[in-house]
Amino acid sequence: MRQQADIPGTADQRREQMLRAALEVMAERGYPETRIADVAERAGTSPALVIYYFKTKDQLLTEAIRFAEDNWYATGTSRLARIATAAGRLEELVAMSCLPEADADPASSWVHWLDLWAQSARHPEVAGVRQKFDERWRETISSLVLEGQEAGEFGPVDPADFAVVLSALLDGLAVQIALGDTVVSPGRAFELSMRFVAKELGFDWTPADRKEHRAGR
Amino acid sequence: MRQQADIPGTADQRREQMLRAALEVMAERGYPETRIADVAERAGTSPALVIYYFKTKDQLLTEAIRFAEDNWYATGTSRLARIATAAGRLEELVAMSCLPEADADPASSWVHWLDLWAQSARHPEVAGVRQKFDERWRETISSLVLEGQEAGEFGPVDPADFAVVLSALLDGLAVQIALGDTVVSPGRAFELSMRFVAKELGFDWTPADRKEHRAGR
DNA sequence: AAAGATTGACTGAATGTTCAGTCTAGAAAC
DNA sequence: GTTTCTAGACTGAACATTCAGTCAATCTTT
Repeated sequence: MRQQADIPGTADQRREQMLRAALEVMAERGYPETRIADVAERAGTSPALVIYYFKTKDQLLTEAIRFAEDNWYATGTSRLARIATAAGRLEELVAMSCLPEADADPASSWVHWLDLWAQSARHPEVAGVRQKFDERWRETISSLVLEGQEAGEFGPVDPADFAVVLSALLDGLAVQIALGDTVVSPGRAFELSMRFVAKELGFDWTPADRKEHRAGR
Repeated sequence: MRQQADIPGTADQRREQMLRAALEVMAERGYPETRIADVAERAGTSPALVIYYFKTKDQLLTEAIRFAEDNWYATGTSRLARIATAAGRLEELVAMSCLPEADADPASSWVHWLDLWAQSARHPEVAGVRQKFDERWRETISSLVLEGQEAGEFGPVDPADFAVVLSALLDGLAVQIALGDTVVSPGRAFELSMRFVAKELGFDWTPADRKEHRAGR
């Protein structure tokens, strides 16, 4: 019978399989402690094959991070696109970074941010990924604000300033959530963020019962 | 038995020297990449001696982190104590976490936070240090708010909520500053934070020229 | 259509390096 | 003269990367 990797084995599938495996291991062990052997085992192959696909360990890990960020952002924006009001989209955006998702995608785990930041401090390659990602994120926020202002939903604030502040706030809360801070639960983080957003942009918001439809994990 | 009590403290000096060396190396290479040999070299001794003082590498690094946090917090609060108004103290607190200090203390480098967080995700020992530190920090903020409210300087807000939000905001901005984000300079971070604080607590604040008195040295 | 040639995917067994921690013994302090 | 402090040499394990091929397909040539 077919052993582990029965998949046709086309190169792209293999790569992705390895990237996912790498993300899983990274979430567990942290970026610098991730061993090629772990990734190989998780992907059901040998260390040699991992190196065969990604010339070096660093390349594997950097690519994995980029892969994760792109995925997260892509599913995020596609979800936003389905929401009618700017306020609703903003709420979804806040939820995305505060409330745990049910989909088990390891790529969306908060601890990845912590590793991403720590690695960015030393590795220019990773730093580039992060910078681009942050710019994209702030850009998303500020254009959302702009849309809301044009639609008359939001009051006048500087969209760029608001984007910097909100993204920083969400990052800071994400740290607490990622580390399981006893005081800052996801729900509380979400509510505090939304209170801030509503106050700053001048629209009404009351804690709805959105908690339930995203439990899990 | 070892008593460092009757020794003038050469042992303690050695320890501290090593802790400082460890912090320097950690800032450069990151927590998990810090080698005992590096620390020894930086401290002008041998790897064996480092192990002699700190049984293991982990112990050395954990202790170094605690040392840094305690120092940072101590010098911070002592500086706060010299300021008369609650608003002024709050401003100093914000400055502490946004504006670069001239004192060359490597312990106060922002990248340490990034490492601290990343390590906390995996190592309970480090997580404990961080949790305690964060609680202390939020406690500092919320009691500062309370003082200001009692003095009539601040409007009514929930001090605990405010502390969570402000500390998260400052953390998030610290990430950008630590990583040298092109969009979020220390000055801008400070100004945005203070605008948030003033608006939230209801007092007037205009960007003074505080930049200058924390330059050289 | 069979025999060979070519290539991409893959592997197990080295190889070589890097390090945390140990050992031994000498120097200094008391 | 015993205890504390210090360093140089060493050990053993962990680990990234290399190497020398195997295997199974597609493509060529006849």
